[in-house]
Amino acid sequence: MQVAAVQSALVFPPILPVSASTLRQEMRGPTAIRLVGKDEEVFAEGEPATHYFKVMSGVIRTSKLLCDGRRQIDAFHVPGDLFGIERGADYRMTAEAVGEARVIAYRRCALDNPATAADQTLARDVVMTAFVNLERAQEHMILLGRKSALEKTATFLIEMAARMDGARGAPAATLELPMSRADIADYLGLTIETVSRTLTQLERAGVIALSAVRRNIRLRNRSALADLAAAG
Amino acid sequence: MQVAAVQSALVFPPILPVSASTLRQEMRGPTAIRLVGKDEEVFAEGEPATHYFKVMSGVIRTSKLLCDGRRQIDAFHVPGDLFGIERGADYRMTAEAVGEARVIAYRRCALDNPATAADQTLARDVVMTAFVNLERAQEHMILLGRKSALEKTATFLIEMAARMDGARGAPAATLELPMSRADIADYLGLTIETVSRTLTQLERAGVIALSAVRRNIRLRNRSALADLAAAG
DNA sequence: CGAATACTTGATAGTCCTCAACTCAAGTGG
DNA sequence: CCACTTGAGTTGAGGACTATCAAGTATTCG
Repeated sequence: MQVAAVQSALVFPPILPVSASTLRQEMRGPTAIRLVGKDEEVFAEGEPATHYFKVMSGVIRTSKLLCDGRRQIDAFHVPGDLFGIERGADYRMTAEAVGEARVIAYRRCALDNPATAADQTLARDVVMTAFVNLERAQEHMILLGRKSALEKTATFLIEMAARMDGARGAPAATLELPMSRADIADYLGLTIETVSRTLTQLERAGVIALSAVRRNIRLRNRSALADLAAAG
Repeated sequence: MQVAAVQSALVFPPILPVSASTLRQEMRGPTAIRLVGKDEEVFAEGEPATHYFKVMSGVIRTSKLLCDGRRQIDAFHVPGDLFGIERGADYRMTAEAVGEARVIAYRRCALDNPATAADQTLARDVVMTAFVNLERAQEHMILLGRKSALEKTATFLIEMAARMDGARGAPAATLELPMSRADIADYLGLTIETVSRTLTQLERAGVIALSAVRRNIRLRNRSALADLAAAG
């Protein structure tokens, strides 16, 4: 197994430039940039939902827990994504940084009262985010309910690759996953062992190549991967 | 096994009264009431999303299919619920009537352009529906990804009972399910055999009672059922 | 360089699916 | 009104897939 060529690798996710307008908002008062360490919480399930957030760099995972500790990861949020948007009084998910991350916090009143929102565009983004999240959740339900471990894993790789391509503009040779096998497992409704075995299986089939750096995965045959993903 | 007392049974779902204002909307032109027969489509995945709908009576299921026919039911919509709301050009789900149903159709422009919407309240309902659907989808993901067949089934019964109670105001003795075992299975990510076995198991445990009319289920011990549902 | 962590691999078990037969309820036609 | 048909639901046996438990290996970080 050869080490993936570093120069052709796409970093996942890209750093979002902090624009002048974003900075202006930050300084205006209602918003603030926050640094979040690896595995650190942005907010926890059940807490009062006072703010919502935008990812500036890094990746945020939102998840729910059952009382006995079983976890389901709802989504991974990459730079540009909003998260922590709630209809009710409290957060219904926990949000944590997958690695080091920067997020920008927005006071919630901006959502409740669009007329007084500092930025009308932001209010629109909030509604748009809800719709996009709903679409993703619906797509994820069929994965969780009806796909096999192989199909889940293939779908995951395709999905992550697509997000990387979208951020950079062109297909990349190597996928640099920001999250651990445990995160992947809890996202796909599997165990870490099954994720590991399935990736090995995909490597043996020549579809992917696992590098020495375990979170780097080279996609050797995207169309084969897409076939395995069990499309709608 | 005794037959459930009919007089104490709650019909699921209740008929929503057609209010004067609703009728006025209908006659105004942009909307129209439509009768949908059992298992008949309201719209299909991939069709242009020209309208969205409100359930007046009966139950509508929205679902997605994989290419090989595996199905995942996203949600059951009861009277008062909106469905068929899309961000993009096409429906991403198929909507069918579980039994006989009546739905009211709204032209989509009302959503795209809230300023020209006949009813501003409706535009707000549309956004609210998206948020509620997102919350339900997130709750459903942990069920699909992390719960056992027993926990899934118990959760389903509790959920359906809660919706019935909400519609009538008080807890009912008997749950009259409008959907088949196949629908339940495709909603929970199980097979019909597993659903059937699990219900039998719950009956043997004295938690529920299955009547001769198979879709009527009497809840004998709601707290036991809630315990089995594996709460957050 | 060593310890801790992340990941992989193996053996085994359990849950749920598949295939098949059977029961039951409801609807049909004589 | 009843036998027949049909579809829905139940039950059983066996098997496949994934989880669990347990090492073992590799990588990362101090």
